Amino acid sequence: MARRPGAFECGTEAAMELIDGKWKVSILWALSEGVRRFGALRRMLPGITEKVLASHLREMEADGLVRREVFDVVPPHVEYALTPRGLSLNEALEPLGVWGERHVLGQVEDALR
Amino acid sequence: MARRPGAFECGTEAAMELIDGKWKVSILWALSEGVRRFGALRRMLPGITEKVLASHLREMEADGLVRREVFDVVPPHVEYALTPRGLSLNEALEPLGVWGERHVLGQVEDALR
DNA sequence: CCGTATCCCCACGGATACTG
DNA sequence: CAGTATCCGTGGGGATACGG
Repeated sequence: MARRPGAFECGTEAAMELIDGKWKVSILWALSEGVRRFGALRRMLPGITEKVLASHLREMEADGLVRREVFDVVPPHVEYALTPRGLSLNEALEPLGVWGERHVLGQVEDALR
Repeated sequence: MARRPGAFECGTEAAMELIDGKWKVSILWALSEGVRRFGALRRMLPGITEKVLASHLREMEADGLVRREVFDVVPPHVEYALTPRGLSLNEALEPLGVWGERHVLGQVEDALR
């Protein structure tokens, strides 16, 4: 989706642009568990391609959500971690997650009223 | 965006599928102010086309977020309103909106740390 | 191990015109 | 007023191969 701003110049739209990318929320979740290396992330996200993982990480880094740390050794060693900003975004997403569990994953009786 | 489920079968991904569509959050907001007619929505969402508004509304209806009520008169009269489910989704989105206002719209000092 | 570099597909949304 | 009906362009993401 190219989620350019819709009608309202609201915070929700603005925030959603930062998680616009098929795997970004998953990456946020994966990193919320702690620092991870590229290969570890790839393994945590079955189905993602290296190209997409790399480009998503670059964008999230540019958006200040993720910090990338390179250790200059052989073989290469790179670590990814959430910034405070990324961590707080993940927390702001939690009510949505709760809603989804309750209203989508667990079928609730008032589903279609 | 085709936001099919990512790595985690989590509520966040599930919820985000329901607001996957460029204008859906805006529609949610517009309807959170009260019942609206098709033409009124179109006017509240400058830039949206009739085709997209109609298809988004139908998807949201199928997802149980919106209720459509037809009055059989001439000229046609159709009203759209949020269901309890749509209303609660909108509420679950609020923390994200607050985060966006604080961390994106209003530039915050710890933006890139 | 950690990525680029290409090529390609197709779903989504925009534009436009038309109708009960 | 409240929508269909078409056609079309775009770009994000998948597949694959290769490189430091």
